[in-house]
Amino acid sequence: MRRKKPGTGPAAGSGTTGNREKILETALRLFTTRGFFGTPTSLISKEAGVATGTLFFYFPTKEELIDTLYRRIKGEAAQAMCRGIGDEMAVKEKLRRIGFNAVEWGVENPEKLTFMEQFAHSPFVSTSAHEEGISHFLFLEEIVKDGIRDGTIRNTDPALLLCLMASALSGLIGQASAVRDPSGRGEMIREGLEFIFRGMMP
Amino acid sequence: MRRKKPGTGPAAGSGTTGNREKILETALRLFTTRGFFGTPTSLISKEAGVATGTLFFYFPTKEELIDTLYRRIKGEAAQAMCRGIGDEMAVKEKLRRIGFNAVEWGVENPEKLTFMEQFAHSPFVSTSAHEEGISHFLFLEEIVKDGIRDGTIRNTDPALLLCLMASALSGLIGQASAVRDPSGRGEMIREGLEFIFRGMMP
Amino acid sequence: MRRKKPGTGPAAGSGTTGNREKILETALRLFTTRGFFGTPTSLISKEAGVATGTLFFYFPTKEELIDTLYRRIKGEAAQAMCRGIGDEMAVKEKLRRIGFNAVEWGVENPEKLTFMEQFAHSPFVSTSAHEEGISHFLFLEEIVKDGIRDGTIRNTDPALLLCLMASALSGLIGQASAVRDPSGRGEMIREGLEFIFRGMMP
Amino acid sequence: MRRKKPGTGPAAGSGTTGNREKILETALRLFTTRGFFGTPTSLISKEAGVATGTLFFYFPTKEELIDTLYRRIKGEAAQAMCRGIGDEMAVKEKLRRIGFNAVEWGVENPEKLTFMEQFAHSPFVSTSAHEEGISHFLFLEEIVKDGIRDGTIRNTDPALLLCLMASALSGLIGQASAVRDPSGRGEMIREGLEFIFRGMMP
DNA sequence: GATGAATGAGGCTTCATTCAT
DNA sequence: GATGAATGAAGCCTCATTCAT
Repeated sequence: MRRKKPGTGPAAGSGTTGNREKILETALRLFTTRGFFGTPTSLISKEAGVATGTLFFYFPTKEELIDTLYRRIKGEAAQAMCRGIGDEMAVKEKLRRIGFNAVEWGVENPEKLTFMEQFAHSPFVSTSAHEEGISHFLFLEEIVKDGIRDGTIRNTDPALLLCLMASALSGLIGQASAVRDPSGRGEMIREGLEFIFRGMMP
Repeated sequence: MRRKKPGTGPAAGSGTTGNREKILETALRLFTTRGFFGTPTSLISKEAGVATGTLFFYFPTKEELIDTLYRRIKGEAAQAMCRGIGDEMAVKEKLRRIGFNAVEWGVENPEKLTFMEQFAHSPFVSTSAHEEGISHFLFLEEIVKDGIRDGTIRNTDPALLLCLMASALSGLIGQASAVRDPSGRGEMIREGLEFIFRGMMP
Repeated sequence: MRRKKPGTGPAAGSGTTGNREKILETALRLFTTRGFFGTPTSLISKEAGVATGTLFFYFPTKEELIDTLYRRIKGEAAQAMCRGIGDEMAVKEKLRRIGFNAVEWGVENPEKLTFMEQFAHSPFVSTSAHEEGISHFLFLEEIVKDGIRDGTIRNTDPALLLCLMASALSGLIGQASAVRDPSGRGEMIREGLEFIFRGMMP
Repeated sequence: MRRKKPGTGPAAGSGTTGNREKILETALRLFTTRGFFGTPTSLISKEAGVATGTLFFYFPTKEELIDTLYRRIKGEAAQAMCRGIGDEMAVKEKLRRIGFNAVEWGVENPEKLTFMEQFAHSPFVSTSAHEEGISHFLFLEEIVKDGIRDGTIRNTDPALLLCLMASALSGLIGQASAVRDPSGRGEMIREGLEFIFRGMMP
């Protein structure tokens, strides 16, 4: 019934742009500010500067889009936390480093952090993506267990300890992000980590 | 002569006015499981066993409904935390009591807790409701300040301390809820609170 | 995010109209002229004079709409074919009557006939609707078997006979409908039925 | 320096130009199974193993593609029906031969038959293609007229006779195709043609 | 107070078609 | 000739809200 017309072809000046990336960046920003259902795909494509169809060319579903984002960010976060960790380091040292890494990454990537927290238990993210995400953080449990074995950490359920540490870190990042003055922020981070380590030690 | 018969009047056995409450209960359950955009008002009214129009009679807007829920639950939570607190008690004692109260309430009201956490920063809840919610917890800051003054608590930014405590409590509740055995759960709660108090003490 | 507005309520002068019926009528007309995919639900509702949402209030799916139509028309057709048939009649008489009934109904309900033919093997109509439709015509097989038993009909696979009869009738209706002059049409019908009965007799 | 590499040129082992044919074959299969609107051009090109653009190189429009298919198949069918017909043959003999040819072709080319029936009255096929298709079958009318003149065929409207014959043949093919056993099928075909010829004779 | 049919903007997704490479 | 990313109108369906009864 329709009679010719659609498909204007590649946008006039579209050059060699990374449309896929533009979409992911835009989606991250919008999802964190407005939530999953709060951000229409049409808004994402508009703000990314592409046509509606383009979004669905790269991500067949809105869910697929958020999934990709989730996997990517979770992996990035895990990698950031490991920075500078060596096998030879003492447990205490490792934890301190991880704590700093976590806070630093969180403060510098507030959108990504919010995204992770917001969709950590979300049904919009596929189970497989969730599992993949969790797997990246399994190494933490090993460290805690090592700590308990060598007496650096109070003998307690490692899962509980990890969970308390994670929640406290998340709270700390939130507070620290609100402080714009670098030295003040540094001080706050030190205090926050102190809180956490005292809680874990014997 | 008329063919249709809309408005059959009050449902036969509808009591006198459980409707408002039924709607609130149902909304709580659905909002926590499916999110704000994920739960149509039509679903709420259906599951509550009332007509679509009835919901809008009590709550002119979906936002108004969630607002009411938020205010009510936040107030309830604050009240629960204060249970058994007396002016004469020592700061340490107060905090211990508050901690227990919080965990107990959270474990026993998982839906309400989830709701609070989920909509704590949500744009669907009005600013005024958020402010009202916060006001209920201001008394905590006073207690922490008292503790710092009398040396019970390490001298640190009270806001940070409060935030760390809150996040850790939230994490603890999550873990504790997963334990079905009462004595195991009790042990876990004790350990979790220990973590928090060690973190705060000098 | 949206802030009030939708739902103008029942259309000002909508009286007590049978919207459901209007939708079904319109859908029949459009489906036969333009096919299933060729008729947007938006067109149906527009031509029926209702809002898009109204259509989906009565028929949750486009498929459900066509299904309802199919069941209804198939039943109507079956009933029309039986008109005036009595148990005491001879097979020959029954068949003649059925033939006339079929052609008459087909000529007078061209849209419904087209619809039936068009969607007889269509995947858009549910299997259950197809089965229901077939069940209405099972009585024909009995008549043919009776005819074979008593020698009125040539001893041949009844299914084949039925199928040939049905196809020929369908062709006949098509030709007859094109003739506007009643007596010419009558003559044609008589000839067409003659064709069919000669083919079946021993 | 460029990042993307669209248009990799002819696929490595793509022969010289089976593409046009591959597209036609695939389109036939898909159109008959899924209908016109039910088969996206993207699916056709994918299943044919060519790029989306390639399809539009050969057929500027989806309509043009179906048109080509229609003309080709209709011509093929007409040719098949004439096989073995000679001017010297008697009308009766000609008709018998045509009947056999038709059934044989239909049974052996179910997809093409379905296609023809499905799009015989379809608006997606251009009027000119329809006219061309009809013209191929005009010779049939002559044969029937000859038969009426020489008394082989009952004196009846030739158009009606043709139409009845065509519909019955179509029904017969459907039934016969369902029979897998060759001798059983042969028997059925004989009976079906018998039905048709009895109907036509004086 | 209660009902539920009616509304229509808006959401997600599909798809014929184009064109730079 | 061939490729496939890009386009955007259009399709199906959802849902907050209204109002006559």
